[in-house]
Amino acid sequence: MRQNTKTGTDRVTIAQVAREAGVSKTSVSRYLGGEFDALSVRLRDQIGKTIARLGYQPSQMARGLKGGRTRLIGMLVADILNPYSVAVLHGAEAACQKYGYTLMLCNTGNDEEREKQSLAALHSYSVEGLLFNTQGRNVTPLKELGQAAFPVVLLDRRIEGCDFDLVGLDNVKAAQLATRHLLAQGYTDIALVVQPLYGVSSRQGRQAGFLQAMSERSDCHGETLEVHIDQPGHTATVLREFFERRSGSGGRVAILAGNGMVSLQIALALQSMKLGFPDDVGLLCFDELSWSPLVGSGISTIEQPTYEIGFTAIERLLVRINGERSVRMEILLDGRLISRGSSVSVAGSEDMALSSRVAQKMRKAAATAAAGIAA
Amino acid sequence: MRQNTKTGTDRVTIAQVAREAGVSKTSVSRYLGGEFDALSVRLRDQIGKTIARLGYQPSQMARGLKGGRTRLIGMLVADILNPYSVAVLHGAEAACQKYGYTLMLCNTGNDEEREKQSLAALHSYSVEGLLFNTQGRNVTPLKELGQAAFPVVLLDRRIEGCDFDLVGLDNVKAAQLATRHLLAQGYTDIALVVQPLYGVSSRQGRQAGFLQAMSERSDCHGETLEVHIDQPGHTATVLREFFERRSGSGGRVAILAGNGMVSLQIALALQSMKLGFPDDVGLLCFDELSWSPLVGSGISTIEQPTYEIGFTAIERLLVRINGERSVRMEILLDGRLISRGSSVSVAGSEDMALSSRVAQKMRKAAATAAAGIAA
DNA sequence: CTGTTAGCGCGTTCAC
DNA sequence: GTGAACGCGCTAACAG
Repeated sequence: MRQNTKTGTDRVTIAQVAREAGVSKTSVSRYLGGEFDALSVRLRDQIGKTIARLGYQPSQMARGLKGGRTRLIGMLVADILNPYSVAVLHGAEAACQKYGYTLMLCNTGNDEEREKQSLAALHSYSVEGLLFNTQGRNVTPLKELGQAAFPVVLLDRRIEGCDFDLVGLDNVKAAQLATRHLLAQGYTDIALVVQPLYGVSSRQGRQAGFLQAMSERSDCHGETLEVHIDQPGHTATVLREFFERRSGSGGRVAILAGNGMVSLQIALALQSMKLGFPDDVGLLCFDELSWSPLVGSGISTIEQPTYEIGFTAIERLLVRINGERSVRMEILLDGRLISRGSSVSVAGSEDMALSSRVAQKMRKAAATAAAGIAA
Repeated sequence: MRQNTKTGTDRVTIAQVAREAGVSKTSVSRYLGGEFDALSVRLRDQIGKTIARLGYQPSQMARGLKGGRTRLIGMLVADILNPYSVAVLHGAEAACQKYGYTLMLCNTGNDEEREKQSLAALHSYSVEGLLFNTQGRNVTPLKELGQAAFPVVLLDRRIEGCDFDLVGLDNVKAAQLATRHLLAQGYTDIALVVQPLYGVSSRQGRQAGFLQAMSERSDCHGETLEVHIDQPGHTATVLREFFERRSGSGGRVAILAGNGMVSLQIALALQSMKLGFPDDVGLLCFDELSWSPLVGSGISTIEQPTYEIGFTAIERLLVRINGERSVRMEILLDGRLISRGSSVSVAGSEDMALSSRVAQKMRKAAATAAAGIAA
């Protein structure tokens, strides 16, 4: 009994099938390739039976060695803990399964070095194409791929200097939709809270849409706030400063969260400041999350068609893999506004201008907290 | 210029390196294998330089073809949308990266057919081992793997009739911890809410721990509630019935959610019934989620060491891959109680027995909703 | 229609 | 130390 060195698993080979069926390897290979018109009915039948009996499965590795068709797709994810990434992954995996491809997954954790290593690893397995969602900095190895016309589809973020296809959200439009919703609800002082803009096109796109929508209303104030979500308390500090700054405006304050990760930090920060929405501050977040309906009276969101983004990205990648050489293409999908309690305007229940009331309440919460620490 | 058929990518081969360096393939191969003592210093240097210059990377496919060491690990996930799965995946991916393996990911979506197909796909790539987290029903193909002594590590759920290693939570102990916490907080009528128990060992383990802890207190009442979370409104219905049933007990009602998916449904159901925690009902959930601190006064949870579970599972798998043949092993990690507002006993602020107040409030909410629909 | 032959890129003897 | 030669499982080009 032949055995695989380590595992003890018998791997049935094409040669065994051929021998048992009394035919040549070529015929079996043809059978597998679906070239039935080049096989007599008798042979076809014989081969089919033998394959079934032996439980033979062709080795994709050997297959790929020759033709280069490994039916493997590599996916590089910036942060597997980001719900957006997972949701896109879900769609991508489904598409792979549909088209008979398998996904090799690498999480880079926003680390350049690991990104490089992962790229190398995927390359060493001869993946036919790459789905890429990662930090857009220092991407020399990627550019080489671009010059080699290697099939790559970018997710969510453009990369400067690379003409890869892209699938993602129409960020400008979505941000406009979001901003106009807040304005329509009577909010006048709006902060777009995002992670660092530098190098990340999707964030920049959202800012562009935000600024554009704000510019249509000269009576309102909008500003962009950058937060570092891995730095505990930073979001709260930034928000606090914003509220203080706007405390004299006499307007209604609202926050537009740039993505799901930021939403969480904002929700936590507001909670720690004892600020509620929409009573104290309006809130609208990019990315629909499972818990969006749960917090307070529900958080309004801009939902991204994440599953579709992943699915479409794979389909686009397959088109490239199959040799299409047309110019760079961007597929931008629309976001959908889900309106919940956090962004409805509170019908003037209070006379005091909201902005000042918020600042006051916030200071009180801070004082309480300080007292608590002192005690 | 040699080109890969489709992509135009030049794949540097070991032969090219040998030619350019003016040595034989064997020498290059030895260099890669680290057999430096069998190489003259001059050759070694020459080869190293050539490899760097050409950017050569050995093909794992060709490598695996011969020795069977593909450095590939397959992971089958029951539901990629389940945060637990993703968290475990995170740890597993990290371990793979650490040990120079790459993960092939398949999502089965709790579907038997897709599970079989995925298994076949992974097999066709000669993965060296399998990480398995999926429904425990109809697993004939898996059992075959077991008989072939193919390296497999189970995540979270045991599978009857298979003696694979398992890494997961110590469910019995964790459920005891959870239940005792609720009892200690003064809750007397506790419902463990889980997805269907049949065939899923982890759920059964949690129930066992729950029942055991409840049995220590004859004055308290515990029951297990099965819910179908993909069936909208089912959770709410089941909870409603439970509350009605206990309305006469005069005790304090609490819910123990069996996992993160159930937690979400419960939170939504309670919200729809206008019931708050801990005022109306105590709540403790398996699985720490990003939003656990956010809802109401915070949801108490039993946190699983998910990252560690994934990481450990890969390590255990590698041990198996490297030939260890010892008997089946279970690695059970401990859960951690994170106590928040949802499970603290409300110091007798109300005289009316909680259980009846809950039922009353719930009926009122239902009536309001009905009126709303009628209008 | 069918079998023979020659690689794909690499690891591994086995002689030199 | 070093290199030629073979085989892994499969596909493709070339005969018959």
